[in-house]
Amino acid sequence: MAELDSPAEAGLVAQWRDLLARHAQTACLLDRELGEKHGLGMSEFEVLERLVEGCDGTGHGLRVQELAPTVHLSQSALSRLIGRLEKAGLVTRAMCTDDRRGIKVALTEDGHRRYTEARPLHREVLSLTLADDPVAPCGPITD
Amino acid sequence: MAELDSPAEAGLVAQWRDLLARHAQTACLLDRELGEKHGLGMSEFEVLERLVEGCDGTGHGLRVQELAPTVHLSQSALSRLIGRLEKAGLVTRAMCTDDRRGIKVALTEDGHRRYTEARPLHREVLSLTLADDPVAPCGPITD
DNA sequence: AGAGACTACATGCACATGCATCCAATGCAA
DNA sequence: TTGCATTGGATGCATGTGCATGTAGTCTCT
Repeated sequence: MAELDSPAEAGLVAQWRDLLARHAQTACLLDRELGEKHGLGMSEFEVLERLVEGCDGTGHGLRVQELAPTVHLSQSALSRLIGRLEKAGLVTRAMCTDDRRGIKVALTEDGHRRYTEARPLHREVLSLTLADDPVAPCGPITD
Repeated sequence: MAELDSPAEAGLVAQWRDLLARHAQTACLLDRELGEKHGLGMSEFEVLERLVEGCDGTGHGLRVQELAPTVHLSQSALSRLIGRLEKAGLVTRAMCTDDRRGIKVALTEDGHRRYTEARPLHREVLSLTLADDPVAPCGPITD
């Protein structure tokens, strides 16, 4: 019949559903809050954060490839995301001197400031949605 | 300065990044595999599964609202998802007799078969990506 | 040096999603 | 019953995403 899952499979499915629920809840709230109050999407924030971590102080910037592992997006989506950040004046794109195919992405002052302003809210959302076990409200849905 | 996270915050961030990575990995592989081999997206599969669970045997069907909590999608996205499933002949949409605003969504035989065919692959992907702690390859990216 | 394979990033296109809105049906109040 | 707010679901629209492809720069081999 195979109409039913083995206990092991049932466990996996439960684990997956919990993961999905947590992810949806957190990502949705994060996107909404960061978007409304700071004009940033979730992934935009992650990229800014990576840039702050990767080249704090120095203005070196990171290659697009170095940003890729941070956000779980396709290469094309990342390219456009950086385009959006650039258009918003939060990062600059510059040609790599050592490999002229590559692009160095660097935070601007505005970018750094925007990140700093947004971070507390980001942390707050995480503490709200991840800390407690229950996975209750706030689908990306109506609510 | 607030340039650094408190230990508690750092823990949350780490937890969130791990969640993001697992989600991206699993969702990506699930979408790719189910899509290629069964013509189903991840959420399509979840809806079929909910329908199987919710009205196995009986042909009653579930209201759209009852499906909503299953997939973490907006109401409009769910409506279109059901539209796709209907167009594919996997479900039927029928007016609710007791509340004529509502729509009863019911599995067709094809839908039930398609789900049954896809389920082993679904479980296999979960066991591949969720079982082990490391979160290694397969971004939605190049790889 | 020159040809071809490969890499880094950008872009055209199709499509799924969310938001706002719309329409029909229901519930409630007067 | 009529009028109005509310609910269930569908749809127009703008946007973000992935895939396939394009373009420019680099590497390798001869």
